[in-house]
Amino acid sequence: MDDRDTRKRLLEGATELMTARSYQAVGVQAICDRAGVRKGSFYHFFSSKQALTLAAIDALWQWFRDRVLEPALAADRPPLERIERLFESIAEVQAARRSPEGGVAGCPFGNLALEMSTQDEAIRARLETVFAETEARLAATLAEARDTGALPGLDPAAAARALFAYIEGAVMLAKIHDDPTLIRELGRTARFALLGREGSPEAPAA
Amino acid sequence: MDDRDTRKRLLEGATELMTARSYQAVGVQAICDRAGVRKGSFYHFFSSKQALTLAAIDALWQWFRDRVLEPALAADRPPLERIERLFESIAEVQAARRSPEGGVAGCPFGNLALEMSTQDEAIRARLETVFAETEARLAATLAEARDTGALPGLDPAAAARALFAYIEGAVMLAKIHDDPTLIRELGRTARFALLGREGSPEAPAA
DNA sequence: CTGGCGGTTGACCGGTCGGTCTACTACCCT
DNA sequence: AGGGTAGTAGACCGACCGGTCAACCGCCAG
Repeated sequence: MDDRDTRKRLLEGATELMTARSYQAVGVQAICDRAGVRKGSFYHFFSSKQALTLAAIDALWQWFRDRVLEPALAADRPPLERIERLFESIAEVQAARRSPEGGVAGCPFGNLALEMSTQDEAIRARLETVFAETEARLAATLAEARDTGALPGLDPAAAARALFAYIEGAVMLAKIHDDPTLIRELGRTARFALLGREGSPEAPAA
Repeated sequence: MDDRDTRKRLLEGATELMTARSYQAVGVQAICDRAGVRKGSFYHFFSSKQALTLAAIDALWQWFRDRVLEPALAADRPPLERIERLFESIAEVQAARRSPEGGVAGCPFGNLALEMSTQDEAIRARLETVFAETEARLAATLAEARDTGALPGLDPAAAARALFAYIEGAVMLAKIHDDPTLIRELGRTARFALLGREGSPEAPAA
């Protein structure tokens, strides 16, 4: 049927399932079914559900970094436009992943973080490093914005943390309102927020 | 032992347990144990775990509105200071609720939203109205800020949505880094973000 | 031809899940 | 005094949970 190796099928299926539902809502059996594999094989490759999850986090982070984060922040435009492009890319991913049942899935890392970080220290710690790396990447772009004069006097690390919080919040709102376009709209508002009054949303004519 | 009525004990215990762990990690049995009650009583008051959860959302929202949101946004200070005070209040609540095992619990509504909104439409819808009411309250304060000249030309609804996303993101970061003080720090950065360059974090002397 | 071994199978484990049911108690209304 | 009813108790349900295990298969190296 599907001749990617079993390990990869397990990893990808688990990622899809957990993103669409949640960690605890997806059983080992369901992951095996999706991969067309018996439970014994699961435990041949992974010592536990937690171990598979840690591996899935690593694989997904690699994908996100290489296929979403880096392309959006690529240096072919001014720094602040790259950040706006990142919101657009995330909105596209969320719109594409949207399923008839369940709607907008949200950020897999954020979902897992809120669900599991008080219950599973290993998962929490892994997600913390993913978040830190993302923040660092954002900080680099913001530093460039400062150095090219777009955001004079900015502390890139503090601003990156704030921007990252804002992005996760935006994806959360998209999930709860089941509307991926919110992310793009909030990206435009961020332009205002980060940049000061430029690009500020106009008050409706009244 | 505890002569508040059973229904209230069930509600409050469930809220505490679910906030500290997660919806799916807390069983009906655990909720009954915490309330010192047998399962039969649980199902006398609530038709299902979902029904109890909906009631708990309502009760918690009422508490949060009356004891955190309204006091923080009370009109005894200029609008923008009230918003900074809101970050501080939330940071305090998170610090107080922090438990040895598990650490910062995060926003109960946000936690539940990310965990359950693709799996339980009734819960999603209830949380959506809570989020909308919170946004509306923020919008009122931001409108006042605009009208008093602190944020001229602002669209309060759009800005409130952005601010709300930012707050939820800040609480998420506090949870994943297990550090409630992050919320206060991000509140100060928000001052910068919302207000333009004023209060902007200084670049470290270099 | 014969081991060894990566990979797979499917039955099986104790425990917990959300939820049901019947019986019983305690109190209020008449 | 009698009857209804709100509340409680506790045994019970089938389904599923994460995880284990012994047996087996086919391939490749010796």
